[in-house]
Amino acid sequence: MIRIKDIAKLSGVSVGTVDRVIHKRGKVSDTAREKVEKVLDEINYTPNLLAKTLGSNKVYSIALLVPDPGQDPYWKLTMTGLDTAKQEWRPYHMDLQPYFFELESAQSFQYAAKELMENPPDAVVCAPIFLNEALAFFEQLDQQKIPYVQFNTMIPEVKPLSFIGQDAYQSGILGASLLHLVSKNQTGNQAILHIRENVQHSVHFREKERGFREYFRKLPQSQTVSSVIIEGEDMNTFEDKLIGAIKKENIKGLYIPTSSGATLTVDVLEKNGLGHISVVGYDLLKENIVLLKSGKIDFLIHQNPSRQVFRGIYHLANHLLFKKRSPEKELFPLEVITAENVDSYLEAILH
Amino acid sequence: MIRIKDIAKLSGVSVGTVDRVIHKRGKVSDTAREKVEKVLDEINYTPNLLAKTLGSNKVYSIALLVPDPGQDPYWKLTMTGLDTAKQEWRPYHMDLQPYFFELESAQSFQYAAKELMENPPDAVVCAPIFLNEALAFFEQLDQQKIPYVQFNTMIPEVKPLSFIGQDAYQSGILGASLLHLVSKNQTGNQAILHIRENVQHSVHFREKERGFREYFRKLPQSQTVSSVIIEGEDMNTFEDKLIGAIKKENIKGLYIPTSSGATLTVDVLEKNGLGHISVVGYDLLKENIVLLKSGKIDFLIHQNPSRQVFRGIYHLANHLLFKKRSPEKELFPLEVITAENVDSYLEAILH
DNA sequence: GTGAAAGCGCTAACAA
DNA sequence: TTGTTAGCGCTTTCAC
Repeated sequence: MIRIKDIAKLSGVSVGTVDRVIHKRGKVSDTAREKVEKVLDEINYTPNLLAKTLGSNKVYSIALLVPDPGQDPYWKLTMTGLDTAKQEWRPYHMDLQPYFFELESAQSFQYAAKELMENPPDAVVCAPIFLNEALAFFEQLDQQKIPYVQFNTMIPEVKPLSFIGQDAYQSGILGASLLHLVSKNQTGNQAILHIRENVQHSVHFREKERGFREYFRKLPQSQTVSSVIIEGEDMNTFEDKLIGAIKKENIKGLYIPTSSGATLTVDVLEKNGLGHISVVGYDLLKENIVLLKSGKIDFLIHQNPSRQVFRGIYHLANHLLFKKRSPEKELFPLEVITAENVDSYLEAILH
Repeated sequence: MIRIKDIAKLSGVSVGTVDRVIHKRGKVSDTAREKVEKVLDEINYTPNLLAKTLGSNKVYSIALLVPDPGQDPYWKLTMTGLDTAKQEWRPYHMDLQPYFFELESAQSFQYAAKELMENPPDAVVCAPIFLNEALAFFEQLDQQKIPYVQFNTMIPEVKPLSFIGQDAYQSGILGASLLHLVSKNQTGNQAILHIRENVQHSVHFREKERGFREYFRKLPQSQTVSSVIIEGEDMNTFEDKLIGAIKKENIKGLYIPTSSGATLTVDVLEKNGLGHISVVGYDLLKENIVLLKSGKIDFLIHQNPSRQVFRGIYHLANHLLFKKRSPEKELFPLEVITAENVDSYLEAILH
């Protein structure tokens, strides 16, 4: 193993100078630089990262900006990722601090972002639910040269260190194919169900819908897809609207892109004797798991939110600590969950 | 952050003594020990792992004992895991060395194991394909107190630091359910296809079969499952046997638990105009991916061999370096791959 | 048994 | 612009 000391000796300068050349810091004469660079070219120097972090003796902080886990079961899952990351990075004295905002309030996003910036962290992991507010926040981070990772929702306007999430379009295609498969024997139409998505960043859901429709459009016997949109909060309205649409459009299969939508929907279906309608939902929420096991949901697609934050932290920590390069995008696999493999996912350590 | 130095000062001894107490090494007087332990009880000391590894300046070596990746596409996948692990652990000067044996020769396993032990590593990751030979090897490791992880195949007789793999029984159930789903519209029977499995550790395959049969037995209208066993090497015999069985038993769906079996099978099916038969296979082999995309295989179940070795190394490295405890078992999720999500798996970084 | 001190490879402050 | 040196927190050796 070659050390800085060795390079110094080989090039006839001191360790200080070698350090300066390697990290382009301070002033170095051209002659000295050339000597060092020559040696560097010939050998294959890899710095000892342990010594590096130990020597600089710094505590890094990474802040998380995510929806309040207490308000939504999907976002609650992200906390597992945070906890795991905390454990994993403890030896490096990495300080991980979450900041929460309300899922339905853009203002609370701003507020949380402001609080976060009161003592600026070294890096940020953020779920940019509110487009405009997120853009403003990211701009602020850019200005202060604070690196950040965006996850869950893809905002193409910014260039974070890394985006982490899934291909929403392809996710829609997958959902469509599963629904198609499972409802082959029934006659009727397919529908996509939008439940109170307006508040959340909609590109994500629009992409899912596009994929979903595309799949059925491309089928040998092209099918049309209905779209049921439920905006209000009122459960009665919800039921009326849903049942009305099902009857009117003769719907045999429902694709529900919001994690918590499936439970609401299945309740209504059961109540109205429409249990035969196929359902594809998202994510391993407790309620979804129960419904999957009892056959009331046919498939779930796993977005793995806990791993999304885990990997976000991973990339930032590697960036800060080890100057490692992160991929621009880390797209997660689109995981298909059935009654038969759901337990294997629950047992699995954050994977 | 509390340091050993602080503890020394608090308990009125030297850092050397504190070190001895913490690691139970060397001789310490009872009075000194008590003083240190008292302080240790009161504060919450977490050692700085960077300093620890840097200070001890040791290079750990982990050996891999796996089937020759050149001989089998499934095992080739494990090499990705090794490469990723190599990168990940480079800062810790972890030396990762693979040893290969032939998939069809128990003797070569012994030979490779012997070679491996010629300069004993600090830990071992092993795929115990050959039961007896593996047992002997593990015993040797136990004697020399070399920790090891077993992956892919579960041998219950030994207690490694960790077992990594999947629940084979449940995997069979999953395979059955997928086959059932996809062949619902056809009439006929289901079959499990054993291709030259005899050489590999068979518990694994037996468990898969048990799960597969169990699923169909438990169905409301219980179905029987045929079993086609092909032992020889000869492709002609293979074809005759397979086609014979399909015709005789009126088979509509085939479950093929060996990764490379699906390709052979689909070739024969196509050639004989039996493309309508449903197929569920295993793993993301190149050939399987092509067949999946073209609809000739309906589902693949992913065993994620690359991640299996990656995690094996992960546990051992943590054990050696940081004295972290590993789970006795790390069961991987049973991942369902379809034509629609296969690309998302290929793009995904080792996940 | 115990303490003092010299490393591990790097960073950063300081002196020249 | 350079070289020297004192850390970082721990391990390990050596003298007492």
